[in-house]
Amino acid sequence: MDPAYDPHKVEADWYSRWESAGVFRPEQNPNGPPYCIVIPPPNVTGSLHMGHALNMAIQDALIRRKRMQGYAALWVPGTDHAGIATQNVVERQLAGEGLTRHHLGREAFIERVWEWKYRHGGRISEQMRRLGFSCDWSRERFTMDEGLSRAVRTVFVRLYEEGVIYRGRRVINWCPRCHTALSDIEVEHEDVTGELVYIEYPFADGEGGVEVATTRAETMLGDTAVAVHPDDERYRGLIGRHLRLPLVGREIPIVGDPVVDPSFGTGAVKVTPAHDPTDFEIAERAGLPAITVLDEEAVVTSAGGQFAGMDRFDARLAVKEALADAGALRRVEEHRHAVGHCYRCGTMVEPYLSEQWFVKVRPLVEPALEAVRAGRVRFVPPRWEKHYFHWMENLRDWTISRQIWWGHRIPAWYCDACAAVMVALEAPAACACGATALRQEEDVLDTWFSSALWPFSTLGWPDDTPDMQAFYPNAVLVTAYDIIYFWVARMIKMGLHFTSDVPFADVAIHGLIQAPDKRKMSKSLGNAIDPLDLVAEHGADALRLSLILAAVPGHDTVPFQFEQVEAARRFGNKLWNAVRFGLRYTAAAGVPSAGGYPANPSPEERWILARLHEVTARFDELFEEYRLNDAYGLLYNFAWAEVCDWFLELAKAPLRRDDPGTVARTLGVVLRDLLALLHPIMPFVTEELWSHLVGEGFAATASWPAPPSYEAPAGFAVFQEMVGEIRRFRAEHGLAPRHPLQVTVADPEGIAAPWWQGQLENLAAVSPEWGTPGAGGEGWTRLVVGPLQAFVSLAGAADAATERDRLARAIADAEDLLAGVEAKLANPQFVEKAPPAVVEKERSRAAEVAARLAKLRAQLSDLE
RNA sequence: GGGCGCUUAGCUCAGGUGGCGAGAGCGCUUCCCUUACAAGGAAGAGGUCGUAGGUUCGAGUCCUACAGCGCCCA
Repeated sequence: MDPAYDPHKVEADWYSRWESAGVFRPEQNPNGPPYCIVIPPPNVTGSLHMGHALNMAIQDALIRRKRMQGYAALWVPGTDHAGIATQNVVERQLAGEGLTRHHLGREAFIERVWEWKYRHGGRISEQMRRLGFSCDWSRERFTMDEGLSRAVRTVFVRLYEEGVIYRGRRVINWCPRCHTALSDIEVEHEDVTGELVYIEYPFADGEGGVEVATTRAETMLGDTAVAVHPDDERYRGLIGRHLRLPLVGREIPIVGDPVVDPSFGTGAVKVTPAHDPTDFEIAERAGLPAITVLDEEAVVTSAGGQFAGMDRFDARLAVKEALADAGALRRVEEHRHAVGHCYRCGTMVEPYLSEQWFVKVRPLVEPALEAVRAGRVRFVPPRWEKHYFHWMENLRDWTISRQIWWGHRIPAWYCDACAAVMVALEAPAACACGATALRQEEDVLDTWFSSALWPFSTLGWPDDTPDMQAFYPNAVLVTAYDIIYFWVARMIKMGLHFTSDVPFADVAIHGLIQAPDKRKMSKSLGNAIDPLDLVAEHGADALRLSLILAAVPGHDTVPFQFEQVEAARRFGNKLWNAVRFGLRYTAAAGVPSAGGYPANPSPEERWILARLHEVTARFDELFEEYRLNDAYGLLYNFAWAEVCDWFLELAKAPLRRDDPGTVARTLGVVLRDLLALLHPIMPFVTEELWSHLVGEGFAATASWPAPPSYEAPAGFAVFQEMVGEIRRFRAEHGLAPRHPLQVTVADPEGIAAPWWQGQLENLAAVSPEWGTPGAGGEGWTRLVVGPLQAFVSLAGAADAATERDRLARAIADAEDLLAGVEAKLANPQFVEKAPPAVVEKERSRAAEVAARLAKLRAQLSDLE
């Protein structure tokens, strides 16, 4: 083995070996209970970012551990077709050739997108392999696959037949750049400083008028009314009168409607039914017409008169100017408000009246709420349930049609002869009226419509496949909180509706990666870090471990620091060298792949074996609660601070002896179990080390460690403290670490055991005599370790003045501590009300500190 | 406007159900190239736990208010 850990060498070929051995397939454990995770499908246009790396590192840890525990563990990988994003990518490519999709026509364009998908769509899968994620690639899925498309059509047809899907003319969110409708959650709101424009609308019949306020002046061209609150004293008398719309000249009524907020602006609002969802509703109630004044490019239509042909922003300026000229512009105020932008391209969204397909959410919501309330779906951490409830309870119908080409084309056909609409799995041959000239709906479905089915469509639904039977419901969905609405909620709704079961039992929520500059990491902010760069520098294992350690469940952000990845790589090096050391002794001992714990371990071995048992048990508890950061933090510290810093050093003395006993075996099983426990998060290096240490099978398929319990030797902590005291004594006197010291240890309570002698020589470089040194304190000082005292000869070691300073500091520390503890014990309330165990602890601590203090004081006076 | 999260060592952060003599990584100081590892070891310095109240025998931990930062929704 190389003397240093090189992640590149280690990570070079394990993946293909695992894959070709079929390790990632659930068939690996054919008789194990099923455990399934489906990946939240990444966007096919995307490449792996830090968020994916974290999200998938969690999933891989869960899957690998379950696999080692004997489950038929299945992690289904795949991507979604990302309708708008992918179409945008290919359209940009076409634009480079001076073409638009319309030059190609629908069929050729879709051909082109598929071509793009075959050429570039596999990138993220390759990156996932590089990171070591153990998905079953034989079950990889894509939302546009034939099977998944059939699932989409099946769901659409059934919901249509149930009246849950309907077609309607509504004001929806429109992206003028992507030329498509968007659902409410695809609009990102951003606070901007805009302006509130006050306009005077004169009465059609006489003096005066009504002042209205708007942030979008250009929409006044499409006003068909002014609305006021029916109880508003200022305007109540005006309802029913008419106003003359400036610039346009149209006569419009004043109507009363309770949605109007009397405290906003002037309390009178202009009503533009074609360009505002609330206004559209007012118009429906009042029977007002809707006039479209902005087209799908957000350009003023001919209905806008003199402004026709102007872009919406130019029109805004021009309208204001014209209003000012006409004397109708009263004033302009600065105004902060939230403006919606397209989540795919950032363009300002325009409310737009159009014919769209919708999912009526009400019928789906109640069962989905109930499933969470009843605990059939459990959020971890639970506080996210509140978000889920809040969102679900305030849902508006979901706009599912998109005016793009790449996606699942809506399975609806129109008959030109009789205007019938047919919704079916396959194209109907003819209309009921006999006509055969049928047109399929041009629109496609929201990509998220297909990802809502992902937990079961990937397993073969609507067919009752063996995978459906075995792996549905899934065990858990792992996702960042920002996607609860996009995925989790819709998956639960669709899962319950179509499979009569929840799609997964747990929803494990993690945070979003925060860049070192403390902002959200994103490409557009320019602070994104490519995880593959980090892998190139420090290895996938280091990246994975560092992300897991940084991700605290329940926190919104996962703070990323380069130093963490470096530290994780150094941890890999530590493990590497621990195993390298162990191999010098354990190879002959032959560590089995499981079991093999020694029956008669030495005291030092019993200590580490006891710790191994405790740590493993605690690790499993934490892991089961999805507290992976705490679980792996525990292992990290155990491996470094206990196994390496203490046990490896303790092992050296016996290993040098002629009869080392079972220490090599203990070292072997401890290292082996450590490798197994760490494998789910550091698969490569642990697999490599396993091959050296165990030499048979894979760590990836090893059985999960269940080390037996041992009783640690009494007084081990006192021994450690003794070692520490002696080392500290040398450091404080400026002596070299192995500077010879003459030591006599008094052990009135008989805590020390025979094994101490050799280990004190080994770790503290002293060979103490046992007993009390000659009468008087002349030439000696002492270290107080619990009830033990180590008398150290000052001759040739330290000068009395330095030692007096050292003792004075130790005395001062002990005095402070004792004062605090005694103050507590002097309080009768404390003694009476605190749990007896706590009081007892304080009492023994007081006794211990007082005893130490007495000895230290005696020592100081001896020296004076 | 409503909701959520955060504020702990120089930096980045841990600290489930209150008992802490407050931890980690990085950085810093001193000593050590001791045949696993200098990507290391040993020893150490460094904190009135955002502010003000409250509950409690006891608050970093629970409650209230406030301040600052961030996010979500309207």
